Amino acid sequence: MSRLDRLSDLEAHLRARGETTVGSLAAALGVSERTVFRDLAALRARGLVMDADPGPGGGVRLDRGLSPHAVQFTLAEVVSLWFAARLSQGASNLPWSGAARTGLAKLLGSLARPRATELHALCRRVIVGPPASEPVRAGARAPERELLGTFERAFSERRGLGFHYTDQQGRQTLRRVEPHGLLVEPPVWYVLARDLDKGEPRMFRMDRIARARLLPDIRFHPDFAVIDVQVPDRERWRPLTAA
Amino acid sequence: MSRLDRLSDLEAHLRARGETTVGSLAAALGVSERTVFRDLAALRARGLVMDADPGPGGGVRLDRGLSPHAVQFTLAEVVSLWFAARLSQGASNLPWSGAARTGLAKLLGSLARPRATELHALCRRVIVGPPASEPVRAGARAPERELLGTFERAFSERRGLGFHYTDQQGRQTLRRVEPHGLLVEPPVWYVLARDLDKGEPRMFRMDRIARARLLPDIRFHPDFAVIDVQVPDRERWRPLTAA
DNA sequence: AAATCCCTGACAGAAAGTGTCAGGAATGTC
DNA sequence: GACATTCCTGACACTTTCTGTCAGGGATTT
Repeated sequence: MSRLDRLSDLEAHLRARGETTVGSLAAALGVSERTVFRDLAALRARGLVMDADPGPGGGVRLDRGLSPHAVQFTLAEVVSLWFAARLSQGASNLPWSGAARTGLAKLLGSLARPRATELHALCRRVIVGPPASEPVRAGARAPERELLGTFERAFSERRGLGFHYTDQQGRQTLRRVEPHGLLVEPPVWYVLARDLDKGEPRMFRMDRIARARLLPDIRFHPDFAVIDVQVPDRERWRPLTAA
Repeated sequence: MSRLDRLSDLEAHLRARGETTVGSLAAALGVSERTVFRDLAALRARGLVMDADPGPGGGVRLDRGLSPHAVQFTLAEVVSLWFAARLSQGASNLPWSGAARTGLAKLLGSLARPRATELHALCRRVIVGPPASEPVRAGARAPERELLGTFERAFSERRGLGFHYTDQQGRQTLRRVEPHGLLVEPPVWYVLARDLDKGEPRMFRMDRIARARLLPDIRFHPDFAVIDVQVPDRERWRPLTAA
């Protein structure tokens, strides 16, 4: 019997019986008491809550009801957590980064299938780069939540976007784009997109975008390839290609 | 990462993504493909049903709905997520920060009551400051996970700590401290603690600490006050006081 | 005081896990 | 048909982890 099986067996024993001593558990599982203690520690590390009373009449008891009620997260919540972990992982090497990864994986797994794939696609479209340089950073504002929600919808529904853009020279133009991803160089945000009128991939700074709205008549290919880079090279960024 | 953790991580990955190749899973988990196959076999043995298609475009896919599923986070996972959100919130203004807060609240809510308070206490002991200055940053390493685990235990069990410390002049001394909190100035970590022999509060850089272990005979007052600052002023840091 | 029970540390031998290499079978592409 | 891709298994040396034993501490009840 492998350790893995024994652990679930131990958990089953704890759930079944109200309270037992480590000695009886050891006998039931066919291992030494020391090993049972180690296994109990492993179960505790995995989140099981249990009380343990010393002395005669004491024993180990699983705290039922404190066990996992499923948590339902909204899409935005998962995105934000995912994003925070990703960002902080890039910014500094965190000690708990391994746990962050597994936690995020669980977070993704907790979502229902269609939302999970949707979210996964969205996550892979957000690229976190190094912080922006000082001159760029100056005067930049964080993107409005509303604007970001529009992009979110454009991604998940695969629809085109129209907006007013003010370029570096202050010229204002009307753009129609196919949004492919977001690039974050804190605190500056860029939209990676294909300009539908010029037919070329472009980067748009989000704080220069105004009045964004979905284009009802333009839809992308249902499953085109997705960017798969960690830290982008701004010169060599390549647009998505339809599958 | 133990095999146990990796298996649940693998399961979460399978639940999150629709279909993946063994190669990408191996990369995500940091192990060889052979090991992934072994882990997949273990999950199948535990009752998970999955389809596997050979050939280009193929992959492994979990047959959902065939196994009970509850999201259960470990303490370390919640800490890391909380911490990541906190850190990234301080570093740059995130667009989804509101959602991050509510998501974290749910995360905390998913934990059992006693663990939630324990976690809350632990979280409040970690202070995230501005990044370290260049001279300090140079040569600093991130703290080992093992060392951090020792501090985690010292906090939650309220026990004293002993370690070897190398100060700025290179002198090595043996210290006995009462750890009060952690200060993070990425990527440098400090331990805020009271030196039990000198009777004064001190800051210890974590990369200069070696051979840390719990002092079995020293325990703190069961509920002493907790630091409650966001960004510390290094000059005016005050030690915890017993309640 | 004594007994019972939970819990931890240390250590050596035992067991399991892991990567590398080799190879087989099914599927899709050119 | 040749080739690439992908799932999957076996074998073997090497490494890591696990396990039992021993020792001891602390809490609780009798």
